[in-house]
Amino acid sequence: MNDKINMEDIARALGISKVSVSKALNGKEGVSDELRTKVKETAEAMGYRLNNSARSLRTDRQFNVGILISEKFILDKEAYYFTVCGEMIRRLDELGYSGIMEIVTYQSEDACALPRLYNENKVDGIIVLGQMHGDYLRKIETVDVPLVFFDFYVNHSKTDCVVSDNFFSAYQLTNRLVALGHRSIAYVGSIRSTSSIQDRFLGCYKSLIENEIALPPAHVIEDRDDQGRFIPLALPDPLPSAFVCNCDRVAHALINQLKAVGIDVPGRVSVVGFDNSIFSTIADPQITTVDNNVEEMVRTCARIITKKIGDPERVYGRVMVSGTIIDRRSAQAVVSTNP
Amino acid sequence: MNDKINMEDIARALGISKVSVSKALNGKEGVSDELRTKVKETAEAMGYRLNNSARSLRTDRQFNVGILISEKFILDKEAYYFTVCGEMIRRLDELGYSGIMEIVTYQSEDACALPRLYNENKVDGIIVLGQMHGDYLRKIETVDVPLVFFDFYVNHSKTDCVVSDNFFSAYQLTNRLVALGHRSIAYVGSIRSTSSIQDRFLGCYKSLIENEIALPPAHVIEDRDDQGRFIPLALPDPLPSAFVCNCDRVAHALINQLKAVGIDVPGRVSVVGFDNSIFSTIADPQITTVDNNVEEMVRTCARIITKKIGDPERVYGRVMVSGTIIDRRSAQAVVSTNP
DNA sequence: CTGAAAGCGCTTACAG
DNA sequence: CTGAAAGCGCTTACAG
Repeated sequence: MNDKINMEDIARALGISKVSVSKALNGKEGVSDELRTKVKETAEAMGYRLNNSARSLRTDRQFNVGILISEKFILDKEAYYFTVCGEMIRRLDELGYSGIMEIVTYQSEDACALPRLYNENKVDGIIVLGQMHGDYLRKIETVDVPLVFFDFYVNHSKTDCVVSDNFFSAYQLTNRLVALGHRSIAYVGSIRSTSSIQDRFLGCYKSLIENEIALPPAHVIEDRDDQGRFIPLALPDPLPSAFVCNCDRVAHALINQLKAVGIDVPGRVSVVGFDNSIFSTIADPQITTVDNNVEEMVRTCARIITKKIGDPERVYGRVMVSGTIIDRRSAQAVVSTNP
Repeated sequence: MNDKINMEDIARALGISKVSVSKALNGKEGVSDELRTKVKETAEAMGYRLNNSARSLRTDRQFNVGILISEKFILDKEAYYFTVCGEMIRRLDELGYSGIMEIVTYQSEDACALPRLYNENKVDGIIVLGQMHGDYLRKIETVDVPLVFFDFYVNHSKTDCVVSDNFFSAYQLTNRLVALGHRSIAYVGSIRSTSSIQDRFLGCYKSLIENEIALPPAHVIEDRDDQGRFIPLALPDPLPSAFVCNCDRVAHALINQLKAVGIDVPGRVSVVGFDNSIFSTIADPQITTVDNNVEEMVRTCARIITKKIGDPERVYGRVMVSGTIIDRRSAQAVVSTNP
């Protein structure tokens, strides 16, 4: 636009130099309060807008953060990571950054192709939302801007990440069942499938060990195949009095499966889930679950990436955010076996 | 980074000028095929990445499109516009643009404050996702970059927009109910709240008029307050035999409200919704609804904004995308009133 | 087909 | 407290 005005225009209008304008507008030292105020007012009045490209070219800072989401997470219409991404962008905004999301297509992920926003130097840092192929992650770790993984971690990788404290949450959730009198507890989830499922299992197992509760093999129940597709659940016989499910979705499916064979939940069997997702509230009974405090995770992640942009040497490691147990009706005190 | 390489470096390595490098890399004329190939190979080998800021400063084009979402649409965890935004970003990417989403806070919307991505000249064009305050929209129409409204329009405004053909879809949906024998039909939605709600109402009303079905005032039911927050629904007495809801979410709430007072859906009352959202499938019974063909709307919108960036004089007006009725179990033939 | 020069709008040393 | 000068990495118009 030819009528776009720049710092030079403001300087001319005020009879000063553009250096002073720059300092005044950016809160830098070296300009009197009086002049600063006048510059700001004039800028406002003239409708001045910062040229971010010019600043970026000079400072090598874009004030943009890239957010990567694998296409595989968004097949689903109500993709969870879109919501997370929205939250993230809002938090980044509060810290003075714009968020630029990019979908990593299957093709790019397979080819380990770096995202456009990196190839075109549009961002000062990158957040990866959700686990991706190991090869792709190894490639993305070669970027020369700060990087944070969100909601997953990679063994042996030094990249900072923000994850929910699955282990501890599962431990507490299982303790809750024990406190309710349960002594026969099964875990539902394919423990080699993802780090979350595995960590939640281990937290559950810790509680069982501490409480001297046996865990027969039949009490670890597969819920999905190699491709991550859900499979029918093999219910142990005899039934345990409680199930710890690795996610609400499976807890919901389990409740329906139990109800279908006439088993009352929570009357005869208690079921708890994870994630506080929509499945926990559409189930009947509503499911006692763990809220992962995604908001807190997002806030933490936004803070970390911006700090790292300011000081790339900073290392945060694996940052854990605690979950909160949400008590609902699907878990109750164990019923006496002697009526 | 001090080891970041630029066009000059490539030029030096090849013993040519950076002008030729620029032309070769950008597919511009004035360089032999042979040299072009060599330049591209060298750039690749040296790990060259375009400095978008430098290009932008020179060309006044960022290859970024801003996407604005009002905070009021995202209170909800499963916010629909996040999904749309994700789709939009993917389409923009195919066209060579990055999408930068920005949440417009209540505060900014009230204050009619232009978004950061515009104030800092980060984008070549702006898409507004979903209706916002009239004052805010009037303000946003003053921007000096191409602008497209998505999923709503403003009366008397000349801004291009992409909308679903709400009027016609609602008309067809209501016709469907009439064909099922319904003669007492209510509409659920605050008709002054958004243009979608209003147009869906009018389409519904057109069908009622054509079929000589009366619409008493109690048959137009408010579902949200001035702030867009949902409110309890005032059910008419006597009940109509069918409800046309302005969205699945409200249809879902209505079904639950009806069930809570012992009214069978669809046995006694039919309910239809709009949007084919998750609420239409988690409801019991699943909801007959309209799929707005959001994917097509998004594709169209991405195409329009990028075309307009290339040629700001282009005018598209109100672009309508047709919806498709999805038949499910919540709407059935009216039951005989004489048992 | 190739390249020297100018300039986009800032910010950062530096000098006064 | 204030400003003149240099330069970030590109692209464009122009000259050869």
